[in-house]
Amino acid sequence: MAIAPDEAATQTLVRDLLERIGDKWSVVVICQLGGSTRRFNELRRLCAPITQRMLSVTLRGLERDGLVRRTVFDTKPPRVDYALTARGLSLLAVVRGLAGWAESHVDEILESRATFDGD
Amino acid sequence: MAIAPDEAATQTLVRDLLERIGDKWSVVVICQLGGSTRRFNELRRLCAPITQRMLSVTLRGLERDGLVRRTVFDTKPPRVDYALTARGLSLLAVVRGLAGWAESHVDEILESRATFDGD
DNA sequence: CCGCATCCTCTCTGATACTG
DNA sequence: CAGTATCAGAGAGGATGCGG
Repeated sequence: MAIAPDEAATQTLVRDLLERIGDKWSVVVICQLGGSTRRFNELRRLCAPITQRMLSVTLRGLERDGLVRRTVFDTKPPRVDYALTARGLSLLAVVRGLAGWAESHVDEILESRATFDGD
Repeated sequence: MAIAPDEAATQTLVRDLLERIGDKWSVVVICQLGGSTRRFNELRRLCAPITQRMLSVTLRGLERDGLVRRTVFDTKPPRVDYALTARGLSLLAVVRGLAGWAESHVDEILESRATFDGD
């Protein structure tokens, strides 16, 4: 019978999470942030070819959800550091888990795609 | 082995996976398919309020990647069954893993969102 | 150096209507 | 029952220029 006691809740939770990290850049930023602290343009280079705008938007979203911490230094020229919070780090672990599955199955999936001809 | 042997590859793999399951309905369909075989309209009710079109599109995508198997019975009225493949089932396990993280952190994230006012 | 504002395009999604 | 075709709206994402 039921392996999953509450399928509906599972779906909703996962969909919420995917709306968080399912966008184009969140995962890339999280991975590049890793355990290190990075400055804005440094991160931008690491996440190339991300645009300035999308890095800004993505970081703000992650910060909003408490996954990234933003530290402003009131110097000249200005300096802003970004780092994963503890919560962000735990998400990074989840992302690495996803990578494991993807790595194991990417070849088969590409194979399926190539073979598929619409039935 | 290293915690992060190849960050760049990790990002790409995860992004590819998210482009597969990051759409609005794939996860819902996969969850509802679970271990069971379902017919089209049955699945449609379970995935409500999905539209006919989106269920069709989503299933076709999943089938294309070998995650769902489509079985046509040449009867009248027509009957088509859908079920997860072994690959699809392994993905379902991954999705349940995501749900675990989401469940643990959804409250804190909502809290962060409510508190966040642009720093 | 850091980042916002504007505009614009392109994809995803949903509504609706039609077919075997 | 199980789809496909067409159209239209919404929103993500990219280009560019300005400001602190």
